[in-house]
Amino acid sequence: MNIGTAAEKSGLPPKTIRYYEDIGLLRPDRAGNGYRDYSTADVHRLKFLQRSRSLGFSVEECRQLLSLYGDRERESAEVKALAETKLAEIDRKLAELAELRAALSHLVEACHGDHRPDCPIIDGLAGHRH
Amino acid sequence: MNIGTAAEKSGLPPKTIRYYEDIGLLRPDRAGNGYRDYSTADVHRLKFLQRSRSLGFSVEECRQLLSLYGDRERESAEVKALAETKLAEIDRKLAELAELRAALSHLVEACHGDHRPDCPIIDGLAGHRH
DNA sequence: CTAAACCTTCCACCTGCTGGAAGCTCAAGG
DNA sequence: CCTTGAGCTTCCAGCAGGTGGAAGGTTTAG
Repeated sequence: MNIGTAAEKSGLPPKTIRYYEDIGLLRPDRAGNGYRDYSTADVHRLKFLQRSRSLGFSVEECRQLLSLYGDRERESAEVKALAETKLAEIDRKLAELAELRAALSHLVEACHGDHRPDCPIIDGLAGHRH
Repeated sequence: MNIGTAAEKSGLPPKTIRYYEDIGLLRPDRAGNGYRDYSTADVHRLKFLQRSRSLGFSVEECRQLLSLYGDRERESAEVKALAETKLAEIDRKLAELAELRAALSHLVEACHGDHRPDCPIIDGLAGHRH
């Protein structure tokens, strides 16, 4: 499929997809006319990249995560250790996101109407326990 | 307090803190000697920035989120709508992060040992329902 | 056959930091 | 009091991760 279709399916703009190819995150085929030709596996990689980037993982971290699949040569233990490290990071992010949500939700409930006095809910956003 | 202390407490490097000041995200006092002087409220803002940036919110989004507090002039309804929009984004991120976690966890459990054949677990990472 | 909508490469620009130089300030030890 | 080192200041350059636009080839629909 062409880059436009891959963009739609992955949620990434074509520009970004070409950029990811430049920095070696994927290597789509080329059609006879010179157009890039994306497989469904390519689209999976792209969609994965879209998600993990939007969740705050760096490109290098994404490269590592992708390598969990592509690289058959790697030691299994090494792969597993990497995956577990990333799992811990994900758990930390989940907890932080949940706190952020709670604080914001509290704001929505408590600070309705016109009375928004000095209630320093920013403390909550900054991650304090109440 | 000085920038170094604020850096420790917020988890952001001094460089980044100065940068955030440059782009108008905070406005710490200055001590007599010209040093920046951070209040605990400043540190809360910084810590909030650290968290929300690391979770994939853009600087402009963070600016909006911070404005939920600082701007007393704003219409309460507008504030609430903004907060609710951000809540929905957070919920989406939470769901995506949970899926990412499940997929990676599955990888750790299932693809141990030496047999990592063509199992396209990448489908899971790419966000497919199983 | 022409126009719109694709695609290609290349280059410049933007965001969000980050490192380093040059210089001032402050706290501790001799 | 003086030095020494850590910490602060500003400024400027560079890197990461895209993003916009020009110039031109291709494909599809009328």
